[in-house]
Amino acid sequence: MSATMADVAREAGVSASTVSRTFSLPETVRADTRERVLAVARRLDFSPNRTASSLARGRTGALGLLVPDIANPYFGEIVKSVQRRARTADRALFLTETGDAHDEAYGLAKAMARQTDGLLLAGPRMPEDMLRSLAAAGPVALIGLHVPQTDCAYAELPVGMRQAVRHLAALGHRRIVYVNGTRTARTAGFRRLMRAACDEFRVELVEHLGPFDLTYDNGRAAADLVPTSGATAVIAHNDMVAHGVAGGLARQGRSVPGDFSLITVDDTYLARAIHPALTAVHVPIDAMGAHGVDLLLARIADPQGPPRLVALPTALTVRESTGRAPAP
Amino acid sequence: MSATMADVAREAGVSASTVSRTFSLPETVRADTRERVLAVARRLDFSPNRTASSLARGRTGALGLLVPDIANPYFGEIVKSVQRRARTADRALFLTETGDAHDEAYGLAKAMARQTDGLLLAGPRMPEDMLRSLAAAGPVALIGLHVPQTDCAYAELPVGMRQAVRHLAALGHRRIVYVNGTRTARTAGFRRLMRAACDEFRVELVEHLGPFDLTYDNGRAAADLVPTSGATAVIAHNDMVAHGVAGGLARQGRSVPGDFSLITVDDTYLARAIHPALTAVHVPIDAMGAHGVDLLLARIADPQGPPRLVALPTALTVRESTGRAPAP
DNA sequence: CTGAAAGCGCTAACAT
DNA sequence: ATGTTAGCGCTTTCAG
Repeated sequence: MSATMADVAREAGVSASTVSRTFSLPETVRADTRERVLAVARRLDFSPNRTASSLARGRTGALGLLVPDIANPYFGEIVKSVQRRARTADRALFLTETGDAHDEAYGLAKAMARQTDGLLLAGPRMPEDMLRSLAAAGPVALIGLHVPQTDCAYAELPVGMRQAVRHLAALGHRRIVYVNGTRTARTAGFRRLMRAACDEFRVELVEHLGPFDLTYDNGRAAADLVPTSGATAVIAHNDMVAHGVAGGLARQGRSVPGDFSLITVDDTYLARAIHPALTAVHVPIDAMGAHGVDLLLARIADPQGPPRLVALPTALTVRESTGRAPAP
Repeated sequence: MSATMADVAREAGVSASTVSRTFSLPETVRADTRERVLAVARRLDFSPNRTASSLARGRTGALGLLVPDIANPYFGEIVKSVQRRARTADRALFLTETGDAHDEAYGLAKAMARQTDGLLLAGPRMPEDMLRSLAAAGPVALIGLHVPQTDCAYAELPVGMRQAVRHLAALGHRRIVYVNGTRTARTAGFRRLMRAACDEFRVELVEHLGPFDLTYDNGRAAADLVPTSGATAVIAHNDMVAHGVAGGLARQGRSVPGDFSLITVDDTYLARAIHPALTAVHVPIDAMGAHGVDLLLARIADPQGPPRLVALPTALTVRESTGRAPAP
């Protein structure tokens, strides 16, 4: 089929080792022989067989990325940034969608670990012990999730959330609803955080809306509960839900931000792509993906090193969906 | 490190060949020895090394998927369906984002071809001769694009588009705008098609809006040109653009469908996730992805077989964004 | 049904 | 700076 190093070696009058070296350690071969080899390689349309190389080296050069749901814009943007970073590091990327089932996700991760040098888990909906077990078995980095003793790149929400509540308080809102998610590790800390922020700014927090799956439809459903809650502002756990809340309120003939203010968390393109554009707690998804890759590469290079956490800052981005609270 | 077939063979008192067979050709080994081997394998936590297997077999078991833009919901849904189908076929999936540069995309495809058994190109923005050259070099299937003499799974737009125009005509619209895209192979045929449909239903077609890049922002920009066009309805080339058009019209204080009717093409979740929900020419993205994988697998199995086209039907889905034309 | 032997194409000491 | 020599772990004739 395709030419091998042996072919090139013969044609160029050198040994296979030299051919190998001109591709992997170019500096170690004299310039003129290198040129000769490359010329022959070009003529024969040769390029090294990655599989053979992987076998001999004992590593594949590929990374694996697992996400719960590819079509979700949040994960879509993560996949995008991971893919980019992986490429600049000259690593190929395996992608797998895990869905929500823990055991299945675990199995998929295990399987993928066998054909990659390391695993990136984005927002895994998996118990911590499974995550730890995976991390113990091979290089693993987490994206968008904070698990102690594990390499992870995540968004530090407190600052952004506090800004969000302060923003609403400053606009005169005294009672706000938080539409929360379910099954995400973020939820617990996130709720505690919201309480603290609301206490600080003397805002009442209505929290019974949820937990929901983080879907558009659930956001719409949540919107139906908002008017009777006595609240004048809503904070939604992510953009899909916020989108749904906005849609639901619009359907009821409510105006945003006239009747209700709305703040979203994540800030994918969706937050800008609706009318009114959503005020958002911006999560640096891009940076999370890139740092995740870097953490993983570092872990691969040094399996024994201490675990590293990269906490990325969040901040409020004010757009059109927040305004003064309506007069009581 | 991890156990090898030789280890298992020794422990089980058989040869490495037998271990190999119990994993790849289980029927060819007697039930009791198979059980014995599997028991040892389980005990040693052994599973076959994919890389070694790939090298020996001469194929990797992996497929490669190239998309221009992962974060675009259209491609996100394609990635999702391809990934699913690949998994049921027990194939791992490499993912690469190509961006818009032809040459780079070509290079990435070439590189990926070396580490996979075949390539899936989704909506490639690449000249036909490059595509053909890739297809000549190894198994390739196209998704969402019709290129003669090549395996491809694509949506047959005529039926859906004709229904869209007829729908608008029936609602009394006499002049419609088509916001078209650029750099997609779909564009040329699509425009011809629109003309034909409009002629058939005696509707005037205003086509000077574009070509645009298919982004939300360009949709918003396009919306600014709509009111002066004299048209009462808009058909947008994809959901992102339609989304932008809707946002732009809303910002101008125009009502949809009160002042303008709007139809989108593709029908990703975005089409349902805005208010009003968009009437759409539904493109069966899921089926396209699945068929793409099937075509590729067939091609891999039989490199010499005749090229196959899979044309999936489209149809109009009426939602809330279309209504009677306003009185003149 | 099972085993022995010869690779798959490349890499990495070790020698020269 | 280059060549020699063993593999990496699995698959696959070919014998038995």
